[in-house]
Amino acid sequence: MRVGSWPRPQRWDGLKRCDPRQQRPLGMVTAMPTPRLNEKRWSIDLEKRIQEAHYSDPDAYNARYAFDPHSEREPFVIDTPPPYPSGTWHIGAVAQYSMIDVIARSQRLLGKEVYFPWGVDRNGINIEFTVEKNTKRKMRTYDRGEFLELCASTIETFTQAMRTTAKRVGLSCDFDREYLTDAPDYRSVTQAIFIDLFEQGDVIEDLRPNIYDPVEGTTIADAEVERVTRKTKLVDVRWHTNTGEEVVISTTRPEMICACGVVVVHPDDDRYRDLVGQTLALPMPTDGRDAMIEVRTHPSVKMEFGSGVLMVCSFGDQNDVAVFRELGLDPFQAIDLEGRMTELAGPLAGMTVIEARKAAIEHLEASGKIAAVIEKDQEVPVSERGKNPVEIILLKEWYVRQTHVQDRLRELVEDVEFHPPRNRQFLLDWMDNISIDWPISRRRWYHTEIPVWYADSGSKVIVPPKGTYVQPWRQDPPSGSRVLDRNDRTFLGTWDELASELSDVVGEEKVFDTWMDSSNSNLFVSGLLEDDDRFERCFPTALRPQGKEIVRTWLYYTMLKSALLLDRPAFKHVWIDGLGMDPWGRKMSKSLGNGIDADSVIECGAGGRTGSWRIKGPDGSVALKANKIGSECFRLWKACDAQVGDDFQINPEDIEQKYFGVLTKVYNVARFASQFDVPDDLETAPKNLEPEDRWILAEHHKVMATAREAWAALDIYTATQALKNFLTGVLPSHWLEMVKTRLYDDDNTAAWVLHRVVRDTLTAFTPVCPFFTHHITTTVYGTSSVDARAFPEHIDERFGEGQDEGDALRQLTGDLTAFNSQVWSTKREQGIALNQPIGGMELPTSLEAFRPVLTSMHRLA
RNA sequence: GGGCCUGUGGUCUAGCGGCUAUGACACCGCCUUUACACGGCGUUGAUCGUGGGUUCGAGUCCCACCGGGCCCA
Repeated sequence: MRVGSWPRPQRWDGLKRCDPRQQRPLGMVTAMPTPRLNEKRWSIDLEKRIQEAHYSDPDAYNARYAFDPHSEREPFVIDTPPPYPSGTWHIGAVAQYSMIDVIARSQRLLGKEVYFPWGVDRNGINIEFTVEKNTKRKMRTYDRGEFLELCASTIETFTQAMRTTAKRVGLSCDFDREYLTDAPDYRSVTQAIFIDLFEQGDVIEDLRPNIYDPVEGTTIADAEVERVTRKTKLVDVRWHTNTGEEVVISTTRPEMICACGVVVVHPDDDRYRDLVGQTLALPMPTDGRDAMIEVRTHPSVKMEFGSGVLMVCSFGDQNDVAVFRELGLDPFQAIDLEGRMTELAGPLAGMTVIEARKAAIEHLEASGKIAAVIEKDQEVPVSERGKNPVEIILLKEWYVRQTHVQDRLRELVEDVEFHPPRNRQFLLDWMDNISIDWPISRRRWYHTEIPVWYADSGSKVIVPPKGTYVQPWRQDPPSGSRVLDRNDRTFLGTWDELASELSDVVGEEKVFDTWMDSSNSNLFVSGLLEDDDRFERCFPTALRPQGKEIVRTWLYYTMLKSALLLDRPAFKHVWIDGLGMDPWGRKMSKSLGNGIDADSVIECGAGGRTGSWRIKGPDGSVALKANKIGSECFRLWKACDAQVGDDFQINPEDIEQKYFGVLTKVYNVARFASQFDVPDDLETAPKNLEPEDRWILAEHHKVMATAREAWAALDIYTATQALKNFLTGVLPSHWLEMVKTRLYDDDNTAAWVLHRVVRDTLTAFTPVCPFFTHHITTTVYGTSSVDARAFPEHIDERFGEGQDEGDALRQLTGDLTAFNSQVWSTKREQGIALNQPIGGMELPTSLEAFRPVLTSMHRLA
């Protein structure tokens, strides 16, 4: 037996001389040689063993996958989406992440120095909510420092679970360089960028109407508002002009009458032509304001809605904000930061908005001013995180200016390559709707602090030196801080010089919107503020992979930041994938009960445990079952089943049924190959190639060219399809059958072609199934395909596309496969076993060169 | 209500104005063949969501409608 001798050719030759099969007559059956791949089949347990070995040795792991900033290779930095640890990792996100890994591995295979960072997004209101829920105490009842520690320790446990899943799906991240967005190094970058933007005038402070969540006590941005349908009372209120004329105005917010600044009608509305210019008395008592207001016109009024007359309050909704701005009105403050009515509301003062609405209706009812009340479905704006109805309140907040750079940003977006190209539209559409600046300050705690102190009655601001993480709510400005004029940002002197002269120094208590952190991720991973030389080589960041649902936030804000700070596009490529859906194409959600746990799919088949899922479908609950999936099959499925950008349906039954067989097949091809000795020199092609060898090399050449191009173009689907089809189709079904006899007869040329083709194809396939190919290539060839840092060279350019010989050979593929099929089919019809002779088969003239091999293969008589 | 995507055999999918619409899985039939029955071979199976239009010619371009998705009001 030849086992165990490889790779030493001397011993191999010796054993070969003893091989009894050399003398066997044609057609005689001898014992099968032992394959070097000794596991009978690919299994999830085998996969796990390989994987554990892969991750258990940190030095070996880092040698393979860690980023070397000083490498001579072209850098390829991936701005991985830092996942937010919340306990469970959505299977769609895990699938998407595994595809980012495919891109990382394929770029390494093409010779790039890949930085595939592992970052975790840990700032934000979600973890605050989790802690509040776990301890049944609201944030503001805690000491601030104590609350932060609770958040930090809670999120760390979630983070651990996520790291485990990341490794189980085979991610080749640089785990040693893990970054956490709540760590001082990351937060100091956010703070430094804020200071830069402030000094260059792109961050400003202003008193503006802001969307405010009164329950959580914080401002939020446009992008964080969502809408829910709720029942609301639409109240028709009788108003009266100073001449005693009655006007009915419909409103869902009678409590806001006290903040009414104007009543408007549509300029084309003939019914109210006489009303315009008159004054109306507010139908509710107020305190501290003029009770009369004017009637004017505005085109935003819907004539057919209610009576066609609209009261405009500061601020009932976004339209009110726009009308106030356009008509130049002074706003009223009707709601305070606790969500209660101010003194302006007279008798309603101190009530919550909901209480005030009820009281207002009662009051109007009692004074006979209600004409009608209708129950109506209304879309109510609520905060995305807290699901609380939001209010619009005048507040002094920090903003990133964005309306002034939209034209430039549009130019920069042009320089970014989108995958798929159509998804660029999501970004452009969102940009079309940008009309106000981005409010970035939040009244929460577990976020990056705004790095500012105020002094001298708030007329000056103090900012820390760049690279220092500060918490102004509990510390003084550090040495090296600078003092600036709060209004015009002029430099007044250093903190160290001026500290003794400045009075009432107060630290800012507010924090940043978490998107202020997230939108720096590309700058952070590219080395901004850490290594200028590296940043120069790595920026614009090579790739931003992400889901399409966060284009308006993460992608937009990142593009904005890089534009404001550097006037450059943030990325070279943006890869925007679709979303993971349930087996019926619906979004997975807790309320629908149609979610599938990622770990249950990846672990399916491990230790003999099968998987079963009960999922609520449109027509009742459905049970799904699978025996074995694992990470390799899961990745193969995602790579093959849908093109980038398309939403993909996740059905574990389908994944196993369609793709586990592919692994089995490829494994068996490799296992078959592994019984034949690997020639010493796989680089130099033998001179005596047979026609069938030249043919498969031509087919192989084309597949490899397709794969290389597709990997370079970040086209996972095309690369994987090409490789999979070759490995499971023409190679085993036709070529292997043709050369089996030669292989058993120890034909070195056939063995050379077999091993070279299998090794190279598996190498090109490695990004999709890294552990599978790693196992095969290390066992059979002594080197791991995951370590390949150059795409396999073509065997002979004469087999290439556009070359006479290659094209001519590939032209024969149709005839060749058709002839084989015809023989197999005829034998089947005539009841002839495949290994028995058959007569009367007509060989097409194009295949004349293949007559000897086909005659022997089919035993043509 | 608006914008942008999307709709191809039972299921998933290719297709980018031109012979008879690609492939996979499932189904059905046949086959133990010195890798693989978790395999091989061979059949069935699609009025390309619906209805109009442009064109010599439409799955492909345009319009409307219907279903799904994302985003927004």
